[in-house]
Amino acid sequence: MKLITDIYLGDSYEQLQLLPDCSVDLIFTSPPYADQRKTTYGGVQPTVYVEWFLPIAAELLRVLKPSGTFVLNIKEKVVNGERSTYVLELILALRQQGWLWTEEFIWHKKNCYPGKWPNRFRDAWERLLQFNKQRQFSMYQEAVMVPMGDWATGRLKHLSNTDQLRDTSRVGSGFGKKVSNWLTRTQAYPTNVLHLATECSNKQHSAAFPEALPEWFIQLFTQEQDTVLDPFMGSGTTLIVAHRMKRHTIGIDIVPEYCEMVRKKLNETELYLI
Amino acid sequence: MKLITDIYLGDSYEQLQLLPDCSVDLIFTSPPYADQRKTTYGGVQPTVYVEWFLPIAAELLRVLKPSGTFVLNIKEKVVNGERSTYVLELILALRQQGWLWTEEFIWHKKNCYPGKWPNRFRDAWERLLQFNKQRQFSMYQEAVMVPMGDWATGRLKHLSNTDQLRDTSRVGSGFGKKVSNWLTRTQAYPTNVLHLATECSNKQHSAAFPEALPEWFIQLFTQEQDTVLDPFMGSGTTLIVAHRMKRHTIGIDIVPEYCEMVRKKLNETELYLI
DNA sequence: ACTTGCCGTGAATCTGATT
DNA sequence: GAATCAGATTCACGGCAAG
Repeated sequence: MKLITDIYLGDSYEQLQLLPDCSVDLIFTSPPYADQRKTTYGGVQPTVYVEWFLPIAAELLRVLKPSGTFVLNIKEKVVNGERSTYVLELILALRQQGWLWTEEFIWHKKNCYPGKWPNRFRDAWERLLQFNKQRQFSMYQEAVMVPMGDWATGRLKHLSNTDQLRDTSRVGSGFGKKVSNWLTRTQAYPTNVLHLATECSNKQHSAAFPEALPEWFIQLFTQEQDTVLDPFMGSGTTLIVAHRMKRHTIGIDIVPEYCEMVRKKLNETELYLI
Repeated sequence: MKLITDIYLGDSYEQLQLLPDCSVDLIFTSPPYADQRKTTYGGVQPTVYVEWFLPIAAELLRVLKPSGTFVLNIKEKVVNGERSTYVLELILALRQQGWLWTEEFIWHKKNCYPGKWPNRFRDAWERLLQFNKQRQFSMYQEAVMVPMGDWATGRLKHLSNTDQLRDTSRVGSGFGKKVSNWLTRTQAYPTNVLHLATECSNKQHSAAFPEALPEWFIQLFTQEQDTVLDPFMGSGTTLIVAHRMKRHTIGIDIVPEYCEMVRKKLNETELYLI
């Protein structure tokens, strides 16, 4: 089956209106952070950030399927020695708008930008805010399981007396319940902290995040043939990864060069896959 | 020189009023989270949490030196499938009160509580919110950079082979990046992400956080003979560590048993030092 | 002193039953 | 009914003891 890849050139709010209701399974995006990237996006001021974002979020709410998920990668910058509060205000405002603030994942940037400041350390993490329309949403946890820790090899191979006894003797939290479930277990569920390095390879167009970041969330929240939307496409990392993972993709960006570049990259991927 | 250790039994708000203005260099505390610790602290409801905390914060603002720092360890729990928003509201309210929200550190809990749920992963991080009275505050970065190998021996260094594997394999299909040298870099230049396990086993008294947590912030924000305050002392981890590090300490708790226990522990430390 | 292996337990969260 | 409770599910670190 052919994968659809739609790239819209233009303002996010306007272009989103072209999309039908309840048609997207996952929105994964990293919007321009306040007061950053002045040259390309005109630099949204922190003071008007929420006001600027809310109409867009309303459209996102409309196009997202009831079972879908919206993941927002964002981090407030330091202004005048203080962390800006626009992200906090945005979360509260989105809830007012009808979104459920389901979870906040932490992206730990393992090789964050080096440097030293007089009263501040290097910023090594970003927020990945998860919003949903409903308390029930699609989530494919098995797709992102990780190997168990080293401890498991020893402990599970040779279950001690206590581990087996706890099944009956201990009440409450513990390891002993349903020991049989564990014997064959080699993988564990991940946590809400993601350890990923930032990509520093492609200097041409610095992506906001490494491919592994959207990849993880696409694995978690979608299946093949689902639709992934990035309303602030930029260099198109989300789209390229999603397309490679056999998801339909929709991208929006106001910069013609980005749209053209992503189209070209997707074509290359297409050829590569064949 | 003799180190002063004051322990006040009683309500935080009331006891704080006994302290003079601008007399504390560092406030490091972990207040009862909303809806937690019901048996010992009565369980403050999320809806009234900000209201409850603000008068205490006003006193903290008064007793803190202009160059001092306030570090608040907190994390919102899940209510009805959503993260509570009272922490976000608290940050905004504290700024209204005059605090500067200088930084947000992340404590990555390496051994977080196990569990599996249909639409959520395990919660593996907590917030460490840094507030200040002024944009200029005391910070001794060298203290946590240089002697890091000393205080962190065996704590941060350990990273198993499987741990390295997990970070890359969790994203599957081969384009995960191999990064295994981040720990050594972390030790050379700290970031705002702290990797620590909770100390939960084989301890007489379970503390809310590991000793390494207050230790790191005490190193960073104070010098010997400075004064450290914990208005929600609990089992006294902050005080014991601070005292061991030759800081004057002030602790407040409403539970008589805790006050008595911490006094006893501090005496033991005293003897040990001699 | 250094490694190896055993094992206790934690600011969890959801579901369904019971006051 | 709303509010509370009990039950089930689930990892991984770090302290000890032993080699």
